[in-house]
Amino acid sequence: MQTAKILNKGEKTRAGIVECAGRLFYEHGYEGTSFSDIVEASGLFRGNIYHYFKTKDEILRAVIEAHLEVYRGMMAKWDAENDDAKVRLVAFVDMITGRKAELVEFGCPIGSLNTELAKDRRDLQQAASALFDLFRDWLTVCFKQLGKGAESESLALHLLGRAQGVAVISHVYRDAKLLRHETKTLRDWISQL
Amino acid sequence: MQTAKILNKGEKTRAGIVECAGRLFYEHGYEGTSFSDIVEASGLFRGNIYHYFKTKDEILRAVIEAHLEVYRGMMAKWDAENDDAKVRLVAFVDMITGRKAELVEFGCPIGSLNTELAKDRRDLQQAASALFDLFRDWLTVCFKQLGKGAESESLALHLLGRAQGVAVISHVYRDAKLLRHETKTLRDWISQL
DNA sequence: TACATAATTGGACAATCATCCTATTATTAT
DNA sequence: ATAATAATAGGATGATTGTCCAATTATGTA
Repeated sequence: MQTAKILNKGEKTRAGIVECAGRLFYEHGYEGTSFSDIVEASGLFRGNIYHYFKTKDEILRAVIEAHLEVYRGMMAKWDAENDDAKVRLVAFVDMITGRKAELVEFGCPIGSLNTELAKDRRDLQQAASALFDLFRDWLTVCFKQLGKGAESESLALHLLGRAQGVAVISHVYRDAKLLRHETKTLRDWISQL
Repeated sequence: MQTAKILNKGEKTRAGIVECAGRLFYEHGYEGTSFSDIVEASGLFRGNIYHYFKTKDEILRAVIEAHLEVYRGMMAKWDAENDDAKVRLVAFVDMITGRKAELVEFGCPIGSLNTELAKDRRDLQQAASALFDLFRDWLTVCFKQLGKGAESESLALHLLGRAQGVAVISHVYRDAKLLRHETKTLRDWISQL
């Protein structure tokens, strides 16, 4: 339940920058987004943005933080709505299906970001990998509840990998049908655990 | 069997540029590699490189062509060495295990390239997706020989996706053990087809 | 050997990049 | 209302980007 925080002017501007930059980073990549792109898209002035963030890197870190917050909210919701771990795992897969259109067009926001940063910006990738950690840990808890014990983390990483594979292939071929078919395979795998 | 082509001076220089750029593109990404980087690494002069390639994009296209040639050679070898389609599928997985070190450090050369280009350079990504096509078609033939009929292409894309997932996760966590474990899962999946 | 073409040299180019700077204007707390 | 601080405005800066070009040297063929 998103508690609508009261933001003063500055906080609103800051949040606007993060949202705007987040969308650009997702759609064009981090290096593919110039500072001028953020200036244009936000409708603000360069100096104003630099008042909130010392560097472009710092904007990305804020974007990652914001994403973490969003996903934490989703997991809390899934946990609150379902006791059964299998149903929760399916909720995870349903998230993929639910965001099918953007996944096909822009790829997985977590995977593509990490893949880009891993090449040349390992410092930033370390921050971005926290997004993977979040899902890995949550999935691990699910598998633990299914009695998978010591191999729970392995299974979590397996499922995470499968999801990444689905995203990469569907994105490369820009094929929503492929994504739907592969997520069905994933649901079958969960049901027969 | 690599027929050692006789190359004149110019052809050697050209091949050197392609090899050099290919390594840089793989290790640092396409946009992450500047023209000056290629100049430095190749030991040539800017103008000399531009004598062989009109643009940096053209270098990438040549790199993709070279990779296609390498993979075509691998597949021909696999086909020549094994009649059994299952064994050939395992050979595909063994390639992943065999290149484990670089996959963990730099990711999948095909997947990471496509993922990067898909963001902002769709024209180049179209060329790069030919690398995926090559594997998809070869895998499809394998599944056909296993009697999978109409779902052969689906299975090929499934295996390709699984491989991509393994590569992404192992790369993000820079974990060779993870890659080994996941490729074992893949081999199990093949054996019970 | 002579000539045409290929290869190499090395600098110049405008455009774009992230970042920084000093003013000016709003907001907020006293 | 006033002083202190936050937010906004908008240009300047130096470094790096991909590309281009004219001059020079090497190569291969007739």
